[in-house]
Amino acid sequence: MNVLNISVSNKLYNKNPEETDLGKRILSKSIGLMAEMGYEHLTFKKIGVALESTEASVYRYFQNKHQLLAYLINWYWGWLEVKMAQEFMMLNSPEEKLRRAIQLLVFPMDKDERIPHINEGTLQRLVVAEYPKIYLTKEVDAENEEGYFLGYKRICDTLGKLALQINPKYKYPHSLFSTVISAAQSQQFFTEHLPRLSDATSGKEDIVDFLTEMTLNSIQNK
Amino acid sequence: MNVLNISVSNKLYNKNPEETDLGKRILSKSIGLMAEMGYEHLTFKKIGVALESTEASVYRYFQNKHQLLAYLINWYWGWLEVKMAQEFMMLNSPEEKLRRAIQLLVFPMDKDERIPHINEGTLQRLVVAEYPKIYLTKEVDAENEEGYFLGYKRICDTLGKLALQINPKYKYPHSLFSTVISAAQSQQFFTEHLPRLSDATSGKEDIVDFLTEMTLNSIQNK
DNA sequence: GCAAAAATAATAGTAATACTATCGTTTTTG
DNA sequence: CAAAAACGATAGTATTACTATTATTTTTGC
Repeated sequence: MNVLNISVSNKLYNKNPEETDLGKRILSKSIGLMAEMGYEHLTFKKIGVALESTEASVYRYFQNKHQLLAYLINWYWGWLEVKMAQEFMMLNSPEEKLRRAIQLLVFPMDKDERIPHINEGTLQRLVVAEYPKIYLTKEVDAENEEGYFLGYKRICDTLGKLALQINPKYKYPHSLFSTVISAAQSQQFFTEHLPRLSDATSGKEDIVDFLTEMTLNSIQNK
Repeated sequence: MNVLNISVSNKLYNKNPEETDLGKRILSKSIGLMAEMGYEHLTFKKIGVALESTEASVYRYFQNKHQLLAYLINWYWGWLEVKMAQEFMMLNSPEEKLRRAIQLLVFPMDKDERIPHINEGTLQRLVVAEYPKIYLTKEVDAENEEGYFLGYKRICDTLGKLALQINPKYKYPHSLFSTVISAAQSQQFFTEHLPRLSDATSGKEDIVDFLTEMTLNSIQNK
């Protein structure tokens, strides 16, 4: 059993992968393979082979590749929420907390030794490259009811409440943070692959600075 | 021949669909089918059947479904660029132009009678639902060189230059408008499917207001 | 108005994918 | 230690994403 467990809705798996050794190996290997070859090119067959196990065994844990991706991304948001809560304890003003939250969204995180089967850095790269694929489908409404997007929503709510502490009259806290979180991912992707869509030259610091300015200027509204 | 032709890189098709009757019918039907059933569920077989033609005929125009989507999305950005240029002629200040640009991104557009084979409203819904899928792939760098993302980049550049007219010292014009354009799409999607991720209650006006505030506050920077 | 060229329709076929099902063996657990 | 659960091995199916071939229709240049 892990010292730290990130909870993910039980609609996101067939059989809880955190409960068995094979399950954890599936998570670990899936993150690596998906980050390396991309969601489209990954198959359960390949995961099975890489684990020296079988396709059928992977299907015992996840109904399909889409559910696996949704699991991993929800795990990431859950984990980020834990990190934010930890960090916020040390900080006193909502503005400091928002600044720190944006850094956590952009900078790669340190390895947490309590969770040896998850490589957080690789998982973060995976989220940057794949996260809109979990909601941009025709099944979004059904999956929303199953809790596929709870992690994302909870982080938006948390940050939105900090914004309201700074300016209780701010009208768009949810829109702002779904935009900021989304931009945190896409600016990382653009900096690497489509640089004409960003202005980040010195890397992640620029992204953090851009997002922080945009966030605080929006909330304070002149 | 059309009165108005939107130009799209010739790397985005096998055979130019604007040049033949079947080609235009493929565009028209693809937009409808993809908007209705979603990118993942669409196949060239289904397009062929819907046209009372064949799968092989569709392959003569597009190498695969991904290229077809990239074509349609580039067509959309090209067309939006034309619309913006038209509208900007009537407007005098960069701020007015930016306000109008944001409206064009969010509100459905009127049917242009010069282009009978494209349903702009349906195409816009398609872009909202599918656009990040053209760059979130492992082939992004190769496709970038083929000009798959030129339409998007050009709009970002144009709007970025308007921002610099308002404040020549603004540091992040490209990041800001890739974020705003992306948010214009995703806020529409969230309002409909994941309402906890937005604050839009009275519909598209709220989205426009949120984006306009965010944009102008960012550019003016206190 | 006709021959050549181009475009299309019809059909077949292949490799890969996304599963589902069955069954024997190993491991866990009460 | 018996029952249950998990796992590995294997097989099989429907669909997808193409490629190839050939016959027919349409277009075009002279």
